Amino acid sequence: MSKRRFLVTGALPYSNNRLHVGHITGAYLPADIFVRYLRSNGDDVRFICGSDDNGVAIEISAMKENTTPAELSTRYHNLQKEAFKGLGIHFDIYGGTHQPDYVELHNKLSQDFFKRIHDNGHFVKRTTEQLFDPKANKFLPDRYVKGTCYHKNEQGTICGSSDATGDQCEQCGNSIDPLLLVEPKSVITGATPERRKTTHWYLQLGKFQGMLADWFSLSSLDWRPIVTNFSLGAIKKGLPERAMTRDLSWGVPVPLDDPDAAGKVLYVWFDAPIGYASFTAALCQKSAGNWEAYKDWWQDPDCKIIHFIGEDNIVFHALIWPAMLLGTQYTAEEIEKRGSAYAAPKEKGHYQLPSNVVANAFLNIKFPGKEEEKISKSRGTAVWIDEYLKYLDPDPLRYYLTSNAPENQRTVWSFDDFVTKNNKELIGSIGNFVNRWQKFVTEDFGRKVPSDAKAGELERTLLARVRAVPGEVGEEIEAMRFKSALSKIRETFDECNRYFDASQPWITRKNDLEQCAATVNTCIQAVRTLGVLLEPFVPFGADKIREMLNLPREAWTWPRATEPLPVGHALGPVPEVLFRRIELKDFDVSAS
RNA sequence: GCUGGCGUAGCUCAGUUGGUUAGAGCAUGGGAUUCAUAAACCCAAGGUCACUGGUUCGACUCCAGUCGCCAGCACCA
Repeated sequence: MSKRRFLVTGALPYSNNRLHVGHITGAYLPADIFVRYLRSNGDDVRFICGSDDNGVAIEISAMKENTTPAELSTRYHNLQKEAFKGLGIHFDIYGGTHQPDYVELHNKLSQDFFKRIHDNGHFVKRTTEQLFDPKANKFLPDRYVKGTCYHKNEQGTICGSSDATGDQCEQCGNSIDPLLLVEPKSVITGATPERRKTTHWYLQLGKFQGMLADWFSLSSLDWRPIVTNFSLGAIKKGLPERAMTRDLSWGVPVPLDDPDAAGKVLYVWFDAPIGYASFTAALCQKSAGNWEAYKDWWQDPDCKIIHFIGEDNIVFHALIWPAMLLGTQYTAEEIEKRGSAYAAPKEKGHYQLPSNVVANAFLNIKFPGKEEEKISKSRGTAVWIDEYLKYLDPDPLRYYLTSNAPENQRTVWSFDDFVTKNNKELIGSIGNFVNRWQKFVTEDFGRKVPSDAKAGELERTLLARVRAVPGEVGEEIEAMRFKSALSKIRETFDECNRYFDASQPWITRKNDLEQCAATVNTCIQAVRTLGVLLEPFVPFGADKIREMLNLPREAWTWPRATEPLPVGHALGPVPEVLFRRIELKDFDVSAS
């Protein structure tokens, strides 16, 4: 089989906060599992991520912390990078849209994108009135205005809630036009905003919807329903135009000669996904001295591009980003002429659309004695990765977040459940099976793979079963069903434990050492296979298994997982425990 | 309000084109065992698959409606 090529991306984390378990289970862990599997399988893959450093929210966060956007974003960029590293999530490159080493290339690519889409006639320039904070010298996006709600209820009385923000009134539930708010105030400075005219460039998304719908019908059959339902629903409603520029100083400058473009930057969601490409370019520059080689990944019909994201990013990755990519290829007239027929570019020179956009739903959280609630940074209802890693190992978290992943619908993090899954499944089933025959192989067989001369029906049945699992698990992973993949592995460990109990080596060791040898041999063969399969999910524990089996890394691959270990092969030393027990009190649960 | 999603054992979740007695783990009760991080193994109990109606030889699975919960509703990311 020739090597397949994949470019896998993890959603760019916004660099104004630390990472919590919701981020990890939403995008990065499934992406890492997928990438580790592909690597193990021998495929050619690049794993791209980095921080999203632009946008108004970072500018305002910096203002509140009395620092600069550059300092703030770099600080969080580094914290996030450390958190990923601690969890064993290894990107080929971790860039940043405004980090010193990446910003130049990122700005260039983003501006090229914008110009091409502009020259292809997909923007409409439009002037509107927006609220402006004269003290902060800033236009105010929705959330940064508060005021009194102007909505009338059925009885004709005014809602009058003084807590309405520029996008929604919590009290009456209606959405708000910030220009109509009574007594508006800037959230940043408290100043009374004034109306000012401003000009922006609006991407005509509606023009792309036929082509996007066609693309969906061709490509999205095996995508997750939360992605396709959302996207097709939005297309059906009609895609509205969206401004792709902002009145800000922090970001990618708008690359037009137009005086109206002066002092404006690209909308953060315009340049963020381009970060995937610009970081790929940075990687190519680093590894081969040729940044333009990023096209070998992005414009190659044989390379599959796969985006892993949280559900809040679906609209950007499944609709706007593909529209942008199409906008670089076709002029507005060409799209008019082609109608809705989508065809992937067959040769290099044009961007390929993503092969899959893999989204997870949200992870809610339940603290002991409290109701289930959303993970919230501001309320402190989160489990932060850097905090977690101070006390506990990465594998239990990876295990729990995968086995309880919100693949199709929202799920709940519970501390009890985390502890139980670790102690009963990860340790009780998996760790236990790797551990429970160590005494025999050490005391009776000198830590060498013993003879399987007396292997019988039980042994053959078990190994046949075990050796079928890599194919099954691989299929599940390729279908993005990580939860199911992991549970297949765990079920196989359960079968191994049943086999061990049925074989009773602790008895045969006293009266039939040959039989005992066959049992231990079978256990070793099973662990040799299953250990490889564990690697994408719990890489730290899997590596301990590999060392215990005394196997080099090149033998630790998916295709070689079913290779038997020869009789007489010397094992490594007895491993320290693979996974440690966890008690609920190990957790500092007083998060709020 | 509009749009979409969800509602399966005490708990957390599966259920892949509608088809024989609806699954797993945990928790519970009983048994058996000792190699193992008091782990593993066997058995039992536990669900009118939110409710109502429809389509069908047959529906948890398709359709309609009702109730409940959640999300999005655009220049926030």
